[in-house]
Amino acid sequence: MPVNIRDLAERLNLSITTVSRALDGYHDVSPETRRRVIEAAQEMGYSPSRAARQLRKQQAEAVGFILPAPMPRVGEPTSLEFIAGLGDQAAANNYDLLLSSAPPDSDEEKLLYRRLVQGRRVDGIVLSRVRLHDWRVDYLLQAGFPFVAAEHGEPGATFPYIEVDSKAGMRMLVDHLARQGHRRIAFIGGPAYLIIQMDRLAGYLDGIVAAGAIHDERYIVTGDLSAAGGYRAAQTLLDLAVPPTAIMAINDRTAVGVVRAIHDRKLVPGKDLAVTGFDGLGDSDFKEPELTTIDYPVYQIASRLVMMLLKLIQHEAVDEAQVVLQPELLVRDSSGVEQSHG
Amino acid sequence: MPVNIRDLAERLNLSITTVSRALDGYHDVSPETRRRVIEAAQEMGYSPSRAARQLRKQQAEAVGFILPAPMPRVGEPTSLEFIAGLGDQAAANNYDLLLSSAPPDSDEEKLLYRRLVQGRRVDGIVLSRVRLHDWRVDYLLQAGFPFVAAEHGEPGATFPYIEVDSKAGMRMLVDHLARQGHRRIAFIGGPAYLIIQMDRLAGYLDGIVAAGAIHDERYIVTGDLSAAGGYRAAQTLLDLAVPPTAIMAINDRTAVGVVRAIHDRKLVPGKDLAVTGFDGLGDSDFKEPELTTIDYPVYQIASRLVMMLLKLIQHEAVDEAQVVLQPELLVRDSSGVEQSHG
DNA sequence: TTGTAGGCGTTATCAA
DNA sequence: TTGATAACGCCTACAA
Repeated sequence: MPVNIRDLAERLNLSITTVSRALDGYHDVSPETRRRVIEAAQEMGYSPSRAARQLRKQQAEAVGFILPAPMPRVGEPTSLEFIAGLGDQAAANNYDLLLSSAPPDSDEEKLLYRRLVQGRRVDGIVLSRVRLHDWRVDYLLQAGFPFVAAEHGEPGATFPYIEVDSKAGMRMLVDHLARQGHRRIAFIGGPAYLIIQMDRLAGYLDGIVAAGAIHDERYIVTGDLSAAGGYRAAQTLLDLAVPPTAIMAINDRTAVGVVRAIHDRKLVPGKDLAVTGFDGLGDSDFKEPELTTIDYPVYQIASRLVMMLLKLIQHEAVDEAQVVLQPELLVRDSSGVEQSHG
Repeated sequence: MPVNIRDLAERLNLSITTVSRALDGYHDVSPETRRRVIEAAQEMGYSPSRAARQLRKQQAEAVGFILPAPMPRVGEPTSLEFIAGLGDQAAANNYDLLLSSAPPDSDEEKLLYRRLVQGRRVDGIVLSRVRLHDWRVDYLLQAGFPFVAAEHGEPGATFPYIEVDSKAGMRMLVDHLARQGHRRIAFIGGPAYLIIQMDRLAGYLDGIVAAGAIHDERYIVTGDLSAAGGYRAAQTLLDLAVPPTAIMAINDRTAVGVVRAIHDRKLVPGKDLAVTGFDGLGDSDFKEPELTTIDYPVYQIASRLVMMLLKLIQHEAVDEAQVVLQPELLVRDSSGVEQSHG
């Protein structure tokens, strides 16, 4: 039913070949012909069939991203900004973005990745929430399939990525809290299998040592990157015989839960207890109180990741394949420093 | 490079036809042959080429969704839950989800939709944030292209959708506030071109009249569905000579901004001033204080929308094409009613 | 129950 | 500068 290249060619009394080349901007077609072709294409609403083009070119002209979503309705730890960044950059290059979601390490996840790769539905994949012993990394590397990630992998696994230095960021936050006089600083992390957990915990520990603050295993608890997880973890900390005076969360979502828990105890976050976040791929929005955190340019990173991926796909040289951005500390109300609002 | 159906057929000493039918579950193939084929397919990691299949079947086996994102980094008013719902349901049916983002009514948006439709990249489209005089609706209807929406259209435009009754929801909220003794109840809406703005404003006005509360044009202001917009709009309201005692927001994000504004005036939301939200396609997460709002089963709606769309695509009968869910009121701290936290 | 053959709409090679 | 032709990988009517 939709108009195809033959309809167009017949109407113009030209060969299919010529029409195809005129539209793809080849040089060996007369300006006049090109003009006519383009005009007619517009008029008839012609747009090449994706499938036919893909089949012929052996290229999907699409990239894939699978949301690592622990549960359908539970805090997916990826932000819309990230997705928008991927989508926009893909679209800008006339690529599609294919999206699914699956719980980390589930059979479903394996199925989805295999479908993308083996069905050649996409030419490349974007990974986020990289894990220790990440089967996705192994699989893609072994298959020689192009991919980029939002974090580095475990030592040994080398692949292209763009990230903000988690370890350094955490150290900056600890340092900031220590300067406020805090010595009992707790950390609420995420699942142990996450690279960001490894890094941020390491940064926390480094910071504690450097600041000469108290190192106590009881001050290190586990959440799940969600606000609900942060809420529960904060309860545990507040129930300690000697509770911390500052709570650092692995990400902003967790911190939101912490703030809630503090409120529920009739305490004031930022006054009775300092709270910090870390704005990984979680969303950044108005928080109450405003959260002291590390800035994370999610949209830009997503956008750059796609650019990188496209270069990889097109076998162009990628000048910088491992990008580590320096963290930027955002000091706000939640760490007890008075701020004025704009 | 990837294994195709011919490789598989050769290895098995079977014809391509037989292999194809064995995998597609046709009945006219012997159980033994089927077993061998499936086994070999698994072993060789065969998965049919998407493009070839699409071309042959004249079906993209994909659905599209374009995020209506006012700005890259500014409060995209659609939640991940919605996207996850679309993606999961699509994947469950072996369909892909194609995703992009574009500002409402922009040239970019037009380009993206046209690409999807004319390039036959998808078989159907999911619309959200339906607008008055929505060119997308006109375009898709006129093109006879299958689509479903997350809200009804303007009177006259009939197409399949699933929504929570906005008008009724707002009336419930107003009623709730009136019962708390509020008479000066304000409303912060969104862009006038949105159907949800029309509906929720109408529900607000109905509720005000029904409750005999004060109807004052100054109590009706405009935001942009984002927390930042809510913050600004709330400032305007709080600056009034006679400010309202309750502020209703068109969505939860806006309400978050309102809460912040109230805090910044050293007032306590839920005590000095009641606040309500409305959880449309915005995200639901821990808010502080917990927001009195209308529940919106975003994930389920997204999921059902895809099911509906697939039926449409496959020309199956859709039993209910216009689904209006009854709103559920969630009363929490922000409207001044004491709650106990679990 | 299995195989042969044609064609989906492009792009690319080669010849005119 | 333009045109005829083949091929991408799959599905399916039809034949065996």
